[in-house]
Amino acid sequence: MNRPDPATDPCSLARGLAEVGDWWSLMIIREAMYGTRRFSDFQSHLGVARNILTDRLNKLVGNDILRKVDVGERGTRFEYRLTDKGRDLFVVLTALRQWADKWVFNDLPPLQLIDRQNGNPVQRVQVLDSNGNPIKLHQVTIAEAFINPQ
Amino acid sequence: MNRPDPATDPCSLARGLAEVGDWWSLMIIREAMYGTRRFSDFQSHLGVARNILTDRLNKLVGNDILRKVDVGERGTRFEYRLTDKGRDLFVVLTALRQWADKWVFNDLPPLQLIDRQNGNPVQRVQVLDSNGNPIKLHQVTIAEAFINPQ
DNA sequence: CATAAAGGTTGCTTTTTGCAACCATATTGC
DNA sequence: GCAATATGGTTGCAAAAAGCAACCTTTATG
Repeated sequence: MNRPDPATDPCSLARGLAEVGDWWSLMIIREAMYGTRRFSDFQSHLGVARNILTDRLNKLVGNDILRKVDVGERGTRFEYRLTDKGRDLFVVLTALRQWADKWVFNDLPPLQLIDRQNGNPVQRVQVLDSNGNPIKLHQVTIAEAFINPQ
Repeated sequence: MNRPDPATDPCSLARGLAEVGDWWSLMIIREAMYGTRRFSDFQSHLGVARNILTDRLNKLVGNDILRKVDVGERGTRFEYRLTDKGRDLFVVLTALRQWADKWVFNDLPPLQLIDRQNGNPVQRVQVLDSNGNPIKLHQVTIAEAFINPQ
């Protein structure tokens, strides 16, 4: 997690990756989305080394993806909770999950993401053009955004 | 990129991450989506160390995300091209790109993904429920998939 | 008052990166 | 036809990151 300087790279993807693009950060975010909030729970569920967990939690808090909340049981008990920014990664993780469902598990994943209300699986995430039609990689291009003067 | 054994973890997300969840792999895939195909072009565009590039390209080929094609200019000239599996990561990278557009660049990204046909930006990627309505993290749950006997 | 739990930190070892040099094959320039 | 250059690597070594176990501090708990 290194080359393009996160401070100067104009590519959003690179910037995004700089914040969440490593194994443990993403596993921590996944775990947080499952409801985990405590240091020791992240540690035992993920099996991550404690110093690495400390490091990643601090970075995620620093990037405003998690918030460290003192759940003051009269002192030092903390929770790490997703911020709106963190929760908004849901679509990213869902897209990756669905990709692996399809390509790694051949559409027969052991676990499935379902709507609590009716038990139905969610739809596959797609990229849509401005008319709402699915659009493919070769149909898009990357362009400098128009910057409004002032 | 280490803990949950990729061979046994039932979580698609973990399996997906095991294949593409590291900085260089993702940057290589991004670069491939921009049209880069040659070893030396990946190297110069990304600034990645050559041994690391070799390693990642081999892993991506091993995971069927890239295909190594001998573009036999009478010998040793190769191209690394996205497979369908690799191309299908478009939605994942787009979701992450849009996340960073919003949260890192505050909706004013320097670069934008646009539809070649009409120059319009693509829509924001969303998770939709079975009725086509946007669904949020707290509205879903993860469940063991029903496995059909036989 | 001793024991344990939560949330870390520290020191050390192992693994992974990054960097530069080197190498083989094939083409190009003269 | 021979030197120079490009492509696509490999190798060796140094630096950085990760993993592991032990330790520490503050609050509960028995």
